[in-house]
Amino acid sequence: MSPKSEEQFEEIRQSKTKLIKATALELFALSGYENTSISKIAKEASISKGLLYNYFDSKEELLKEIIFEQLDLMLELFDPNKDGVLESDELKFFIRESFSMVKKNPEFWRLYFMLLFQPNVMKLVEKRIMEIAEPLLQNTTDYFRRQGYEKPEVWTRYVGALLDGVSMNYIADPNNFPIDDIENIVINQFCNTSKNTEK
Amino acid sequence: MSPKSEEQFEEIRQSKTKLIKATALELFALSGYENTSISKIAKEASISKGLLYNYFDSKEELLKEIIFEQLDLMLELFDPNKDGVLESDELKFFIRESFSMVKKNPEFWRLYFMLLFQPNVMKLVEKRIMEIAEPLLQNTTDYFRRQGYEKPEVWTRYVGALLDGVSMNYIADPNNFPIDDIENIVINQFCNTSKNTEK
Amino acid sequence: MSPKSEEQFEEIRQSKTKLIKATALELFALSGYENTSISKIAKEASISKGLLYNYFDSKEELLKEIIFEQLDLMLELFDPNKDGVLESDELKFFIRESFSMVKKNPEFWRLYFMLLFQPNVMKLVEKRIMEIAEPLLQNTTDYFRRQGYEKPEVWTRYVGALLDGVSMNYIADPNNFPIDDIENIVINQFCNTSKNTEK
Amino acid sequence: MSPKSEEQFEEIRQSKTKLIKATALELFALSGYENTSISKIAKEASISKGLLYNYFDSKEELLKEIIFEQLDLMLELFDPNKDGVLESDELKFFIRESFSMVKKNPEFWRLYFMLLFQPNVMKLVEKRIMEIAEPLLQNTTDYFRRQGYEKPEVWTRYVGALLDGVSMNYIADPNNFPIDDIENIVINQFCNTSKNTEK
DNA sequence: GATGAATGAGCTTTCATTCAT
DNA sequence: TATGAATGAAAGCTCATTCAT
Repeated sequence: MSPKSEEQFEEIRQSKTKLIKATALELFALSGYENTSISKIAKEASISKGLLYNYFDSKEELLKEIIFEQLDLMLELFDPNKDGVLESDELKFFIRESFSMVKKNPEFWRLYFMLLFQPNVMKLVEKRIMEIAEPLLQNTTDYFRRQGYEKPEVWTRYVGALLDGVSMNYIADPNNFPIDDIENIVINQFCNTSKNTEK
Repeated sequence: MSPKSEEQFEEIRQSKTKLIKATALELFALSGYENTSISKIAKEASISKGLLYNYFDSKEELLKEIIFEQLDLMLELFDPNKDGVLESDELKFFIRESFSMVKKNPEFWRLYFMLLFQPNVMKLVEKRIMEIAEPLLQNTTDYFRRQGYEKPEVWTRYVGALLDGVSMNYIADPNNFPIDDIENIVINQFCNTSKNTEK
Repeated sequence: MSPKSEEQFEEIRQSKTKLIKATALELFALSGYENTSISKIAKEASISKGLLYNYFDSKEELLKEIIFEQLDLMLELFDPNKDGVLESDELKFFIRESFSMVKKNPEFWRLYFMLLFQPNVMKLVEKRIMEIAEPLLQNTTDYFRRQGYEKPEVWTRYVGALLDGVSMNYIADPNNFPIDDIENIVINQFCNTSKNTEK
Repeated sequence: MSPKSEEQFEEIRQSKTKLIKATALELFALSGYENTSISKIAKEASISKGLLYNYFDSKEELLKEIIFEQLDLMLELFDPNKDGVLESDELKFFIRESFSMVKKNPEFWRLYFMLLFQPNVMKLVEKRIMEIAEPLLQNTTDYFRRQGYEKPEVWTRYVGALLDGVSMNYIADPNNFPIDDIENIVINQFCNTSKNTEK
């Protein structure tokens, strides 16, 4: 009965949604959430402001969808250790994956770190992040305990902070920061059961 | 009514300037630069908007002065290694000082990290930061070279990233993050000439 | 797919038009004309916005058609006194009909009163209303004159105002307003040739 | 210390507030609340939109203040029957005052009636209105009971509806509606203890 | 030095309407 | 007939900044 099929509409909707999210992420990452106006996003995406509001209820909702989409990808990625026991190979995998994510999608992570320090905004996504991070942190602590570390929970936070700091520095200066070298150092330091400390 | 002496005016000027900067820092750190209006700062400091503009040319100028003031304090602090050769004791001092600064003034560092990811804003202060960091980075690299590390410049960035990450995590969660334990680990790891690797 | 006959189309047209008008009336009465969007009407009627515009040229046109339809029904209803002489039974009939209309279709009358006070909107329908009301008013004045009232035209406006006020109050509070009691009082007061004044 | 005295500021504030409220009332009454934009009010009052928001938190707040101000005046006016017993002279006074109010400030009452039918808006002021009306209604019912009316509470609502209807018709057509004649009829009908029914 | 009334550009959001299919 | 993606003007509102006093 309808001359444009439901699939056609769905395709249009998907491609526009994707376009808007990509454009918004780019601009948010470039100038910050507050400094990026809806007008700018619409103009950059070559659509009208009104259309953007056909797809997203508000600017904040747009931000949330961008973040949740990425977090959900992470959730899938980090899920596999079903048994709850983290082996050194798995830790290595997670570390490599973390670096890989940042290298593949630095724009998102720039946005992520920007928001990390804006308390009001972060409240929105905090819960989802904890769902991802909590079990991983627990397993990592168990790993360090099994490896004979004293204060294993401190080492878990140490590694977390280290990964955050490396990501941050890579994002701030992707061309010069020696992320691959550092990745190897970290792997060697924490996932090497023979425990030679590299210098 | 009573004529004020030049010193009295100067005193007023200084105390008001200080008040405004302190209030602004607090609010910027709490809600972010964009979400903090001049009106709110003025109200919180119990002065008029007009007066604020007597002391600071613009909102951006106010931000810059807050940041530059803190950076200048850092510059003083990190200056002393005049000879340009960093000993392990000095590195230990710098690391301890870095942690100390964050613990003493988390509000500033929250603001700092917030801005770190807003390229346009950061351009404003980048130069000054480099003036501080550059020689220190150079000396640290030399230190690692002398200690026999391969790729000493990588290790310099590693330490920088580690300190950034630790600061970040402390700011995000000051009550639970075990910053003192981690401080000792870092010191032990990099400033201990006997080179026992702590676990 | 299957070709529809002209009658089928006509049937569809009529039922859709009716559906749209009924839905719009309900929403206009509930939230006001300005606060009811075309989107909401379309959604509530389970049709597309585009279809609505196939049937009505504009939102204003839709409003006008809703009002004119009802006014035309009134016109039919109040027409019968062809001879132009209003007897007390006929006045009684008109009064009872007036109350009946309000009780049967309070939504329409809520909308009607809402619009009554918006001059620009009312201009649109004023003429048609006058076509209905004018002869009735004239006849009522004659009726009062024959009944021996001084200033009969004043009493005509008095009765008009009374009916308006009663309708208004009923619409505002249909559950508590004693419309039937008041109806009897009014009838008794003006259509009773024996002139006992009820208390 | 401040070169413009507090009184000067206060005077400015008062006169601007008054100007804005008067302008807004005029436009609201002319075109309706929804059809009157803040821009239009500001332009008509020859001020900037921003200034309007210095004095009123929102468009809705502006509306409320206009209404509450008038309602408070009414509250004062209708308060005096402290003993709670309504004499026929007092009822006469109230009726005359009601008509007087409408004649003096038809714009406000046009706005009032407009809003009366917009449920969402009316919620805002309903409570305050009831505070005014409730005791008066109660006393009027007692009055009718003492006068020997059957169903006195019905007559109270009858009178209320009559006054509403008269006001409404006067507002809709102030030049032709014979409000003074009708006023006398109403007074004669309800406040005349000798009970001659005027025709 | 100090005040706060005043401005106006720009923000997010809504919505009647159009149009390709 | 029927769809809903798309538009753009205009709405309510915010806020850095100015200025007369």
